[in-house]
Amino acid sequence: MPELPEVETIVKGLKKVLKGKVINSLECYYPGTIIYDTDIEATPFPAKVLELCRRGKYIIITLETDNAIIIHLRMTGKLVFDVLPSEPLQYERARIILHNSEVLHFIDIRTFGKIIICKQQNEEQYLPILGIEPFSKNFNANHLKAILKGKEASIKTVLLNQSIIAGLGNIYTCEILYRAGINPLMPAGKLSHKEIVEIVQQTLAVLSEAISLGGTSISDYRNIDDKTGSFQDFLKVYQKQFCPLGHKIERIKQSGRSTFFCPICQKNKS
DNA sequence: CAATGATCCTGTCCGC
DNA sequence: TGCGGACAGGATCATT
Repeated sequence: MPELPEVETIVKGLKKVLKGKVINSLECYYPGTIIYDTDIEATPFPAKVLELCRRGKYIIITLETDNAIIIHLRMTGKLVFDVLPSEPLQYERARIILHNSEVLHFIDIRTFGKIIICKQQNEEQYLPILGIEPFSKNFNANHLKAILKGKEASIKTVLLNQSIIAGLGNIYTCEILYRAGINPLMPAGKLSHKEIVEIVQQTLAVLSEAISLGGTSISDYRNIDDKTGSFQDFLKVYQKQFCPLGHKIERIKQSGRSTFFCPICQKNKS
């Protein structure tokens, strides 16, 4: 479900309610949702929250105790901040309980999401290799050109690959390629300099707009106040019948995922 | 190596 | 109304 703008929105919200607060306990209601690092002490709580950040689609919560909590929401996970009810809610897989009966519900219909608690020094082993952050200063045309060089996979597949660029998912890759006017089937290594410049610019534009609108809520995504984002109102191709110019949108499969694109506006062919 | 497919789950939607 | 199949913001692992 959530891609970079949604995770970024969630982290912003979490900072307001978690930073400096004390976590009293974690509760797990679905086996496997919470993963404990083998180096974690028997009673890691209470522990004060030092800092929160996003890396790709991962949420990382740094605790004062040299431990960290890593959260990945996968497809349907959401975090909802509330005051403590006693019974688990529907689809609530885990819960982070704070000091003054405040609670963060981890709600996840499809149960793919995970909460990991580990030693900060072990963080790396719980995170996959993640590529460049779109908002880092290295994310520019020359650098991207070097990354894409020689790649025969389609540009859509490459943009989705978290080990190459961290944070893009199916919605935003479709939207970026539409705005850049690039056919998603185009081999990544064959793009011109101008096309790569366009991808960089449109990636930053789309992600920034989406963040400023609180993300995209197609079905499950909500921020920590359980409110929807509004970027779905500005999608141009994802799950659309027609592009803004009235052309028929085509839907194909790439790496097992649906790609939506306009064959007229995104003309450069493989 | 890179590229595909199955898999982890539950819910929704569409066609028959 | 009911049922089967396809599909869903993701990522991993096995296979080819």
